[in-house]
Amino acid sequence: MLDKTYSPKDVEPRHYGQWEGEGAFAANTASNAKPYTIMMPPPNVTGSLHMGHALTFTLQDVLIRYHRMKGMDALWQPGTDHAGIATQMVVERQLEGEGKNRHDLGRDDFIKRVWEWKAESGGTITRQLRRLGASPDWAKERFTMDEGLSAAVRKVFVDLYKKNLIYRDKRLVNWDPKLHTAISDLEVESREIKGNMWHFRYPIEGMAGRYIVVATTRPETMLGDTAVAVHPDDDRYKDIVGKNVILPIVGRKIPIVADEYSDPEKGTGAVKITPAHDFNDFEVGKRHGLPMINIFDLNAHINENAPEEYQGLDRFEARKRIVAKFEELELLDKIEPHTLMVPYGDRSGVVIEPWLTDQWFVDAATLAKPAIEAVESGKTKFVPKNWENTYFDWMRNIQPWCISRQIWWGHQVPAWYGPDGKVFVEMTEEAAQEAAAKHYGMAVTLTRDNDVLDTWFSSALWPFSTLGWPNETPELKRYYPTDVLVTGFDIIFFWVARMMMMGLHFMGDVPFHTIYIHALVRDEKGQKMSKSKGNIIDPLDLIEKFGCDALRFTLCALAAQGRDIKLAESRVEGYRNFATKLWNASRFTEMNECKLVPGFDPWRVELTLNKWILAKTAEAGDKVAQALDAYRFNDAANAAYAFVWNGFCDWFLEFAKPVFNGTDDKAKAETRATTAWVLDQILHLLHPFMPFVTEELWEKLGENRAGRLIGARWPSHESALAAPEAEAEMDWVVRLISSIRSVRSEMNVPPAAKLSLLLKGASAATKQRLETHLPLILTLARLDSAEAIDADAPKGSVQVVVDEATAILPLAGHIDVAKETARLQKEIAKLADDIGKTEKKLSNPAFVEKADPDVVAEARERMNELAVAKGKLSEALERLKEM
RNA sequence: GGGUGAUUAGCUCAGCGGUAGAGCAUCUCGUUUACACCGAGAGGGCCGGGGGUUCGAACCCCUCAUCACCCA
Repeated sequence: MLDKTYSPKDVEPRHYGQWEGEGAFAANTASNAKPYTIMMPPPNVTGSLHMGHALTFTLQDVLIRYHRMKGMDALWQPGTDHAGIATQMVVERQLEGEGKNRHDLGRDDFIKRVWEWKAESGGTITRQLRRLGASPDWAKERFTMDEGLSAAVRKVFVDLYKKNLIYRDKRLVNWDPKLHTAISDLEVESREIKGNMWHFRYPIEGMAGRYIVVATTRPETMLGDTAVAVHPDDDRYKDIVGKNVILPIVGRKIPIVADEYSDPEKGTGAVKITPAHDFNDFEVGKRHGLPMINIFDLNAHINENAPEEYQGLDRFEARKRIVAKFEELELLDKIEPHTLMVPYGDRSGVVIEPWLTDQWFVDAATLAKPAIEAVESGKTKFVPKNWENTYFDWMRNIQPWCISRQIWWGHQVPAWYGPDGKVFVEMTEEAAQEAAAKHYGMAVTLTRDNDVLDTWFSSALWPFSTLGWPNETPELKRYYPTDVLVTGFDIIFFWVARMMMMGLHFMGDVPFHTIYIHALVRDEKGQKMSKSKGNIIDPLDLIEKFGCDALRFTLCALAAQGRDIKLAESRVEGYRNFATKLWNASRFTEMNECKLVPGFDPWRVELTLNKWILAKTAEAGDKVAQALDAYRFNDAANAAYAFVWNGFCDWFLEFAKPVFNGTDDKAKAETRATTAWVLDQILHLLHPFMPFVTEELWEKLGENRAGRLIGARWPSHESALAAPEAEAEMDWVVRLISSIRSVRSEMNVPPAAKLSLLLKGASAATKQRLETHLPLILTLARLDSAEAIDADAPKGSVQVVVDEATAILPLAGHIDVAKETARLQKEIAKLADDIGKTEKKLSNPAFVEKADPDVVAEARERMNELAVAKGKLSEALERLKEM
């Protein structure tokens, strides 16, 4: 016997342990089944489960469980990434606690410390994934710093280098002055800051008293100015283009150049050009062959290229001094408040400095071409489709990808330098030595490049490196390309685009056919969850409180395409109630001895009631499957919810009660068997969403089952169980009962009062239905009798129209004439309104002529039905007046 | 400044050419032995404004407004 209440806390860990122990999550490379593969976006090894994870991994798990149940060889490939900067920061903080820094340890010992940290604390996120019920093939778990994946990284680097798709260059990069490393454009976050626009007067050489006014948001960079630019068509400055200005403070002579970058509408129309410290100025500088003067060191302090009195100053201190100096020199024209976007490092939180350094770059533009084509041609599809635009926009304007980082934790660049600086890029040091020996004609000492690669460089290889590439493993052959990538839009650039590029280049095929982009989870007010706002909802708290199934079901039910998810705890509570409902319904079937009958054949069922619920079950299964096939998780969850709660519990089980309590043993047996079978189907349908409660019920309700629900087959009956006649019949019963209940409630008839029903004007078929389902109708409508009559309604009765018939409830004594009159008048008015609308439509010749004939016929039919109903209600009203 | 999306019941959202829907919340009733984490019933909407296309628009097109996000 099932316990009175369902307790997720006891059940969930037990089933998870059993599934994992039995290998229920494992793919089977040797099987004949069609493979179905999802690459899990590897969470950071430093990470812990947040709501975004909970959503993405729930959706992936639903897909994997569903396809596994469909008999496919499902591989959900798990793993974590080494999160270069984040992880290094964690370990450095640890060292800081010991009063040390990484330089005290040295590179090798520091790396050792990171591995130690990983062994101890790196498993948090994967443990939490288990708590969420995720079912990836844990035996295949990978880490981006694993030996195999590292070899893949080296091979990719070497291959791309040798094809000139990776190169070393001196360019402006986003420099993080706190972390002392370059970071990629994507790791820079623009924040709107209220600052100033400073207008400086630069004196023009040889034109005493004449100045050109330039506006800047960053006064300190003037120390590195190498030109002033004006628009070529700007008449104000035509006469001075080609002349020089004398850069104040510095005293350098710099030219006034004409360049379209300068916007005549903005500010004074003249801009200072600092090619070494601004991306736009860098381009201008290149066009005009300007010198690039770097004025910052790696801390963004002023360096030796600036006048001595400013050297060593922090950039913000330098700004103050420079502005003060301009004022002193009477060259400060004005200061205007100005709102601007300032780049911040997303890890360090400090202002990022465009800085000129030597870095490694990937020629992303070349690699992007096939990746763009693959989406254009539909080889890879985005769901929802509109994300393709985001992808195209970025890919078509893609910049060289800076992949080197000046940190220690990560894949060290496989490049070695000879004594003269000549670079040798090879898989191993030995190979580099060999190449160097060949080049120099003798053995030389090589120095390895200190930089490591961007973490995303290794994650870009994830779809094939995890499968064993560059080795030609059976897994690689079988599971690549994968089926679907499930991820948030925030990493389309970081990760999706780069996997597309690398996959196409190294595997010659797209890494996945479908990219499902889901929404962001926000709080109930629609705000992004963040630590600083303190509005974070911890998924583990919700699991603790309501059970994992409830959280999973909530996330699915809210995961509508193209819309963010606003999560309120009350929703989770509601779906916890749903799990409880399922549990209680199961208890009810158990108490009524509804046992699965071996060999039960749903096609042979005789009772209308049973035919009806079987047809509804098949319909619900199809709806759920179709919705999942279209990545419409909310539709799938809602279809299952509505069927189970409204269809099965509210109606079918209520209908079954009179049968179970009745005396017809044959009907009882068939209904019990049907009930058990339908509930079993329900457990299948809900399993991808609510794996725990369904597995528990499957175990408790079945006897001697082979296997477990996780490995059971997804039901597929399609139209085989369709029973339109049974559905029409039962739908009528539902309508009749609902009408009676409604009228009872409106007339304030006490629930305990049993009434007699008279059905006037019923067709032969309806009379038959009434007789067939009499016990149900009596019980659920709380009647003590019901019969068809031909005579008029007795005085003092309430009447309600159900299809062609009028249901009459003699209520003398109970009835409030005024109230009943009002009710009928309201009904009639509503019908009259509908009739008016339909009539108008039908009397329009253009409608009858041009509209689809089916639509016209439908309107006519509706018109008749409305008119009949109105007639009956008017009659009822007349009779009421006679009283 | 460019782009994308949103605007439908008090709230959160489905619906995306042919009779306006769900969940939650609200109100009324209920000790019917599965379930009060429940049951029955009810109320509640110029589908953001304005134009247009169409026999017909919440839905398609244009425009305006407001909000959100992404990219400069």
